[in-house]
Amino acid sequence: MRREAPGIGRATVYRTLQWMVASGLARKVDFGEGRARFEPAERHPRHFHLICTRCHRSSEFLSSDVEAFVEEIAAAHRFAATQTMVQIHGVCEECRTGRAASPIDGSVTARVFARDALRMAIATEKSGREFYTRAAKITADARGRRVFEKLAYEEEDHLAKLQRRYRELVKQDPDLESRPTFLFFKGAASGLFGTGVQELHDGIDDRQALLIAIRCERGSHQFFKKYASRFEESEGKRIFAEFADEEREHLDLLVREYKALSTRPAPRKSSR
Amino acid sequence: MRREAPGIGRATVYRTLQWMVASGLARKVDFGEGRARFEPAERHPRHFHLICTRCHRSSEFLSSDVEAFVEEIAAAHRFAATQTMVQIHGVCEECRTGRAASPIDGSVTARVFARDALRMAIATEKSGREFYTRAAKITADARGRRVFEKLAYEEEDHLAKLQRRYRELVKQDPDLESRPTFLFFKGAASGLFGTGVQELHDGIDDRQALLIAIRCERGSHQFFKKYASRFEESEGKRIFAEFADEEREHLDLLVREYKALSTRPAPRKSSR
DNA sequence: CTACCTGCAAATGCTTTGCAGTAGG
DNA sequence: CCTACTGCAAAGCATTTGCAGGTAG
Repeated sequence: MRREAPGIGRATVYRTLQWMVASGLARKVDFGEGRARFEPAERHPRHFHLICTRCHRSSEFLSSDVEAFVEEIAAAHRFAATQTMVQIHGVCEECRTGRAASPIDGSVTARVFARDALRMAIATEKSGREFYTRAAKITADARGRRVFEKLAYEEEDHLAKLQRRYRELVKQDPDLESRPTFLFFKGAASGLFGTGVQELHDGIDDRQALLIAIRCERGSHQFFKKYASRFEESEGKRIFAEFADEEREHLDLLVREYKALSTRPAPRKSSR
Repeated sequence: MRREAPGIGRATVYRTLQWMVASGLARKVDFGEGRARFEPAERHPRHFHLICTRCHRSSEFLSSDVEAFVEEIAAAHRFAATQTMVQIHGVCEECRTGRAASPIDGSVTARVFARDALRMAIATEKSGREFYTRAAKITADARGRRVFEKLAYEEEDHLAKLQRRYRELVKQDPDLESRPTFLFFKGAASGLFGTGVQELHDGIDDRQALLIAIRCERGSHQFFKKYASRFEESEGKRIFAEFADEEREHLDLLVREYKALSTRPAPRKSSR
């Protein structure tokens, strides 16, 4: 402000910042320097910081894994958490190597977010495909097999779509793929269908496979829905929301199928 | 200070605190209230806080999972991290329910820490036992089988010792088991031998099983050694250090065995 | 004309510093 | 007598508040 409008007084700046925080436009962050910093509150409500002690700039990241841990920890201490902050203090690459990283503005952040949302969706889709392919193989009942095959095909189809979308996104920004991860989701990716795939190992019956599939799809749907709800309107948010819807459709199909299986006179262990 | 020695001035207090931080006796923590707080720097160098916004008290916890994530994130951003802080702000159980939790002093913290170190060791020991039992079953070569059986037996033996030690610890403090977790290690517990157990599923040969065992024991040894190094002298630290040593012995045995296997004329796929 | 907003200056609260006095070896 | 430490008071710093003026509808 001092540079662009020297007439503006401190008090006005502080008052405006207070108002911006109160109205949700900005967020106050404290890096322990004895003064406050403010950042735009757009996008993700919970995010974490990497803070360079040399150049005093900070970059953000988001991690469903860390969030999950924080929830676990709060639950273990019977603590009603309202806000979580994670700060990693250190020296950034630029300050260490001297060479300037590619600049980051709002549009880049939006694209990086979309990229990571797509990566997350693709990873889930892949393990979903593996799950259904495997399930189709070990299913004895013909109707159940057809359902799993259909779902495996759909996952394959969605996967191709997502990958196309990913490629188009990368085309817009050649540096996109080399930019650091913004959204970490390792645990989520392996946790949704990953555990399901493992459970398929031991020869189980169709009904159990269906139940595992339902659990996986429900988990996946809820995860993406929850994540989608946390963001402001953006490409990334849309990716999450669309993906949540697709999982929802699969879930409905599976539930219908499970009901059908329950009413049908079950063919007892037809070919195990 | 005002209560216990009213003559002491602010400046002396601040100067002493500065000196304590500089000499490593205390640690400065900032909960974003516009002033600093100080805590004893004993025990763990990296720990995280649960901060009650109602009563302004804070409790600590430690999580190898969060630490691992932080390392991953820092690596992805090519960021040289020096310090990490995790703060969960919210309302503690006591403030929500009104009922006082059992009081916490230094000796309690030490016991809770020892309890969690033992839990961690026990969990690792259990999955180690599972690993070696399974490995012994699927090993074709007689000598290799004996090695795995011996190790399975040793894990069983250590496990019994650890459990005895755990029971003795609990005897000292009846509330001990109900106290909230201080040391979170979910990922570590399933990550060390857990992945090894999974890899044993698909029929593999003895040499591979041995290599997996070596990888697991080395990971486990390094993990406990690293953790042990982070703490001040305490029961918990001793548990970590002793456990690291045991894993080290197993590791040496496995490596010797692997070398022996490599020099012997390997019996080609004896009974697969 | 009436809200509301603005800048100035002063105040607040935590923390640090300058300086003179003091205790201990 | 010298060194190191202490308390007091004052200064610094980020932030907030009181107040008098100004501006837009």
